[in-house]
Amino acid sequence: MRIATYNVNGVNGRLPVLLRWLEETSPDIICLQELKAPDERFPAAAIEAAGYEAIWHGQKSWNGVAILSRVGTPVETRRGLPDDPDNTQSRYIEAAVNGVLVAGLYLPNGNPRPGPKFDYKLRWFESLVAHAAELVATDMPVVIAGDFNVMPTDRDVYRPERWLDDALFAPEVREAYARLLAQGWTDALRAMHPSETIYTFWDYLRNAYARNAGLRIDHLLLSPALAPRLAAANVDRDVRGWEKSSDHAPVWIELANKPVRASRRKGPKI
DNA sequence: ATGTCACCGTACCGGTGA
Repeated sequence: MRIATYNVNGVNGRLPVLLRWLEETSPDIICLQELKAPDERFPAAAIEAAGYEAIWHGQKSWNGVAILSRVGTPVETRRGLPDDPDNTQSRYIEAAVNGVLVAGLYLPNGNPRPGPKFDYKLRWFESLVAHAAELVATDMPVVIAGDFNVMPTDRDVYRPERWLDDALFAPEVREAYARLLAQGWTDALRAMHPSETIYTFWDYLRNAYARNAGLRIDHLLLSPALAPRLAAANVDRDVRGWEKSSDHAPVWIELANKPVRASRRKGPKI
């Protein structure tokens, strides 16, 4: 089973690209972020015609998250985090799909730092850490997927020294991500490619994609019950080069039906 | 600051967020 995450940067403006990618790669479950559309403008008919059932949590202009599935109806378990610091921003949706609990999120960007947006990012992250602790305690197979707006380590940034003061790479934010992983989550991309340079985002500015001036900010985290089934993980990098592309590329994991990997040892691996 | 892109309002561009 293939589970993907894709920050589409506008689900209606991106619809041709999204449908082409679905057609070419047929992921089973997809978490979408940055719909930038209210609920009534989610392109449900086109997505259904592509073979997917969907649930979505939209918002006018900004944010917005969705879960798509072609392997059974997503049964929604929650929208918004418990203790969400601002429930007008649509950033979290969660559903049981085909035996896996799937959480899709769009973590606040947080720039400029310092400032109220950065404070909101840290508060939102703490709500996520608290909820993730409850999820991991259930021993369920869980994947938390989405745009975390965090580069976890130096290896995940093309020029780390230039990003130290940015809200996507600030020490407090990386520390929150590390605390999340320390609960027992596996960063699937990094687990499958321990020392590779992997990016999931390239800015529209300054020819970033052609220069491979990228960031790894889209992540799929696997609960201990799910991590042994991780068989493959990668980025559909070429999609970023398509006409009218998002500034993010889709990221995906492949889960086997039975364990294929040793269980993860104690301690964060990022 | 630069640069690019998508959204909205009331709109044929400027403001905002990323």
